[in-house]
Amino acid sequence: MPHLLLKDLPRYECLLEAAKQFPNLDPSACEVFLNLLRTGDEAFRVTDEHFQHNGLSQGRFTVLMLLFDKACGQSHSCTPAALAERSGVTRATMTGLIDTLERDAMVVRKPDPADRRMLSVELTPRALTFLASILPEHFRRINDLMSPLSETERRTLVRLLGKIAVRASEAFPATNTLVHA
Amino acid sequence: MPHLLLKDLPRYECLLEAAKQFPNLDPSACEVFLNLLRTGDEAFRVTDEHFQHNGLSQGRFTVLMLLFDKACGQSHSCTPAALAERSGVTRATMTGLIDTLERDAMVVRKPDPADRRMLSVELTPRALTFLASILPEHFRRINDLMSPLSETERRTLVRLLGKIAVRASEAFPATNTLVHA
DNA sequence: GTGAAGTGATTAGGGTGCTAATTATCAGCC
DNA sequence: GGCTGATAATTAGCACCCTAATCACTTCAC
Repeated sequence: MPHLLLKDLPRYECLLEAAKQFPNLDPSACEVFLNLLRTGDEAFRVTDEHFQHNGLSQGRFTVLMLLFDKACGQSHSCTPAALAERSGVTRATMTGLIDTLERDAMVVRKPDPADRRMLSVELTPRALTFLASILPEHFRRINDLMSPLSETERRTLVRLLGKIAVRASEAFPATNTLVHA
Repeated sequence: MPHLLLKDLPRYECLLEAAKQFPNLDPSACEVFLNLLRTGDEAFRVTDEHFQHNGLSQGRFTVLMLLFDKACGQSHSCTPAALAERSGVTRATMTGLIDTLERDAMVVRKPDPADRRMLSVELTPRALTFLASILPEHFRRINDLMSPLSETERRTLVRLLGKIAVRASEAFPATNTLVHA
């Protein structure tokens, strides 16, 4: 489920042409922007295809990985609210994700003995086996995708992407952040 | 509607730690991958927020821009199938997008006189006015987002992203491409 | 205690994407 | 002419994401 985008990016000459009509249009900025969205979508597609073959979605995978981290670490409990907060979706969306994961016997909801409003979500043994079976191919795909880049190029790319990400969060702060108090 | 992702990327030390458990995990490749998806999502969000304030979505915007190009260029006709092909969605999805755009008086469906299976989709005058009113802010946001990057850095970023995109299409060709004979 | 406010999870309803199946039309071959 | 297969668009049904409203429970003030 990639973001809908132009399949073929406009050529640079077309951007220059369009700039005549729109004085605000900076061709080099647009070119970076379009390439960033396109390549991000392609990277997403590479792993998402693998997920789909195994009945997963990016959302389901993210939830499983968050729970997997918990299971390997110290804390064994995770509430739907915490999962939603850490994966960047609303609680309502998390309810739906947990619904389908529970239906597929990947997670279980357990009531919190201390506070009856809360639940604890845990991975099933089936989920652990499942993750162990798909993660090697997942990492293989990422390595393959990045194989054209040298270590130096990787550092450069992370640095330049970071500049954009910082600018995005400063000039256009996310609005869906729940304000606590 | 960003791709669901970790809100906070794992630190590099965590990737190193995880690599002990999964021999296939290349920390630098994962780091680039995660930053690419995260930054791509942030960039998407910056423009999508603006769209949402004006009752648009990325998909609706892409369709309008494709039709706008047509309207400015020579050919004035565009079938749903052609729009779907060029924007990378299925025809069924395009039917839905055109449905809502037509409901909002942004486009009109016109029957093809030669082939009664086909339709031609055209922008309304209202859509042209609307696009002229939102595009300046759209480009302003893109320029602002890319303002931390020098021209040299922009060229570097486009080149590195291109390497990944090429690798993605070679090693993991898209499957939803409709094969025409 | 008891009522008010706050918090956790869910439900209701909408938008957008997908695949698969359907309907209408065209084109070719007997 | 009429059957067969291809093609255009749509519909049906599912998943996932959102916002807003709702329900259950806790906590705090009085």
